[in-house]
Amino acid sequence: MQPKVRSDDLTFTEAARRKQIVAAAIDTIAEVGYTKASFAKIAQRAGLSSPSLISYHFADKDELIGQVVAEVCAAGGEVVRPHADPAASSSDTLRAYVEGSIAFYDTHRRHLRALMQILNGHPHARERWVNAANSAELDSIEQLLARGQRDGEFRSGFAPHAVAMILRDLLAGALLRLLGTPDLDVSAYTRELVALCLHSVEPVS
Amino acid sequence: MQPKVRSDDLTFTEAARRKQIVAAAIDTIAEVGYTKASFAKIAQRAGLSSPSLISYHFADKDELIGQVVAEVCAAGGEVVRPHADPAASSSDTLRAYVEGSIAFYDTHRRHLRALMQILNGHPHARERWVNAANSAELDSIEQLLARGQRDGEFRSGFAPHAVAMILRDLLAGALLRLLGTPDLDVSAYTRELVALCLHSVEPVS
Amino acid sequence: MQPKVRSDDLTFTEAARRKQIVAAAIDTIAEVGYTKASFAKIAQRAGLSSPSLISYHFADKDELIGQVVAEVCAAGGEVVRPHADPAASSSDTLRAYVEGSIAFYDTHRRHLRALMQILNGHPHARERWVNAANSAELDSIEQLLARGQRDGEFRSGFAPHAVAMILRDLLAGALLRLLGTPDLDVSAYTRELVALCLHSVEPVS
Amino acid sequence: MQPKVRSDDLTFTEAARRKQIVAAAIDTIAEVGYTKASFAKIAQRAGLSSPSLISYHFADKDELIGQVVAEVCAAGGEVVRPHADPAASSSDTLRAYVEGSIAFYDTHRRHLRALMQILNGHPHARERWVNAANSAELDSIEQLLARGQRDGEFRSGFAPHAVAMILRDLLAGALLRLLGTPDLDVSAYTRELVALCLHSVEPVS
DNA sequence: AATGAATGAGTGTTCATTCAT
DNA sequence: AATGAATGAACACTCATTCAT
Repeated sequence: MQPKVRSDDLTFTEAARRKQIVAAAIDTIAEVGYTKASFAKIAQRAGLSSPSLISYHFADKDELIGQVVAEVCAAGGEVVRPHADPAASSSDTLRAYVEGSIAFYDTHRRHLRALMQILNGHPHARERWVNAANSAELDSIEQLLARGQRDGEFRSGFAPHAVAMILRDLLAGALLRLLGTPDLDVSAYTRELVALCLHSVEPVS
Repeated sequence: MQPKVRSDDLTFTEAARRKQIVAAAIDTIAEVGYTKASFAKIAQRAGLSSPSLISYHFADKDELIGQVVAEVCAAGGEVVRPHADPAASSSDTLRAYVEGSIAFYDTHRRHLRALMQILNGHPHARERWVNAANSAELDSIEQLLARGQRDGEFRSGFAPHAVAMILRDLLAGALLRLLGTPDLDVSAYTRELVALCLHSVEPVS
Repeated sequence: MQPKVRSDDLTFTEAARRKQIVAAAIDTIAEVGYTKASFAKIAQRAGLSSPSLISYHFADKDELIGQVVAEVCAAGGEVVRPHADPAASSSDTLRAYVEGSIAFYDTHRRHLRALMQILNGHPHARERWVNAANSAELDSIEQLLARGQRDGEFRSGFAPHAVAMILRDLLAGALLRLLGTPDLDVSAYTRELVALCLHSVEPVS
Repeated sequence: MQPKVRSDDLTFTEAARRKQIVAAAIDTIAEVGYTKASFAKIAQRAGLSSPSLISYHFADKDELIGQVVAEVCAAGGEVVRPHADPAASSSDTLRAYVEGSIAFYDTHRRHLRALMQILNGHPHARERWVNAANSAELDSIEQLLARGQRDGEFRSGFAPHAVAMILRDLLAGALLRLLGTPDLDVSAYTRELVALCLHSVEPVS
């Protein structure tokens, strides 16, 4: 509580310190999990002289974690979501979405591992920070599928909402795989994943 | 380290106590998460007089958690794995495997929530307790897929290993969905999921 | 939170430890004040090996403080309150009440110093622990004064409620004096105080 | 210890800043108590950019608190003390002293609440800052009482010193009452209080 | 004259574990 | 077989104060 009269504009050094701490927090959480990621460990990783320096820059642990989540979401913001380009075919949009997601997961494993740890360790993380984004993403997929059905590009025998969920869950499962299998052949995995997705929605013959 | 080092000669009461404690641990972990599931809370839920009773019956927390994982795996052991009945078609086997898995997840949410919490909270849970089982399951799927391809029942254009992983991950994602969506329409979800799986492997015709 | 399944019956040793800790808390609070009376200092004074032993025996600081207040109130319970003995004259009852209060303050300075520190340092102490007792005491005085007026023993020109408050406040002031003046001539003080009280309520003649 | 050691040559701005800080300290202490009145809270209330500004203007917390006490005492300096006007009767002087004190308490509750908090929270406040003033006040009362006795205006049966103390304590108790009872009927209370004081010292007739 | 950044001791509380009984 | 008592490290967080600028 010491500093901050809350001037919503941050000093240069302040901003830098916060970034540094958030980065160290991401690494620490990714490595030891949310609940074991104490200020002491984070401070040590950041090379700070004392854990209290974190308390100095963040109101409490929740604010720090919130920043971590924000950082991760910012990184994936534009990528992880089907881009509704009317010019592109639904198939291509779907393919781009799946490929983009996996690529993002692949290049941001540390971020996403931290995010998963937070989601599992923090009692209110989901409702507070990611539920909204998830719903939006789900809607985007559903609309994409519905469009594909309307255009006759996708088979009409499935319920867009249920399949959207399944596709989303498929990506969630893929993320788990990626995080748990450091030496995964990502391009092969992606290739088959895309093929599977497309096969599963395309007309039967 | 007062109690048994060997697990062979467990007293009857000893075995009963351990089961009781493991059950309480599952409930507690499912409810509050692995890291917040202290001996105190587990003992309270089990109606024990003191947390030290847990230390008395288990060498340390890791042994208890190991037993919890074992219990959960035992519950799902026979179910969660494609049953290679040579008489059945590959499609039907696959369908049975997927449906069986989801059904098991649905009826054992508490167990699986606990398991997920442990996998996410314990630094070495995966390598120590579940990697082997996962590999075995993965192999079963892969063999099923290969058989289907050999028999011409499945399209031949995919790599059995990669697709096996993806199917496995799809189920992992489904589990996450189930745990996070208490009021999910499970039968609709299952129906679409099975359809998607079959579509994705069947010949293009 | 560690122990206690809350069996409302205390072990012998448990009860002894709690008494010991409460006693050390009283001494510590009396000496350094409520807010500076940390578990560390209390534990040190009680000769405990660690502050956490206090947390082991009391749910939190509030429970400990509550016990301290209870102990002090128990000590003064019967004393500090006018005893409505119908056989005694109102004057004698009043005299006994005032003398008894002062005597109690005198012999329990440490307890009362601790109580005052708590009342001043704890945000909710008054409403939680002593308001009820205070009101009851005030009522007793008021009734005594009213009786004295009815019997013609006291002059009729005062409002019993207001004067009851003033008498109560007079004792509060006396307590402050006693606590602030270790070498006070208590018997002289008491003598004059009683005289003053009686003079102030007796008929003008 | 960067700033002034001497208090003679205070810059104009310096003096203004100190006043501002002292005022904020009074409000803060009155509201949250001495021990919880951190530099951070005081600085925030004063609209300062940083708690360190307080350290800059005051050697340490004690110096600030000393100034707070001085400010409060200055406010009540002339009021709270019987004014030995030889022309007035002792009764009237006494009445004026009591009425004036209560009136002052009533109109300066915030100041006096802060003062009480300090006296109760600071280990050496009394001896360091107020004992002298209290003794002086006590002497004044004692002399007034003695004069009244000499003049035959007061009954001769009491010890001026002891009764002076008691009157002083009565006012202390009244202050506590005032601070603890925001909606007290002050004029009724004062009326009875004055009556009680006069009755208690006047001749029995 | 002022300030943002930093510091390290201190706060109450939780924890898995030990040990004598 | 079981238990109440105890322990000390760890936790997030607050504090008055220092210091370079």
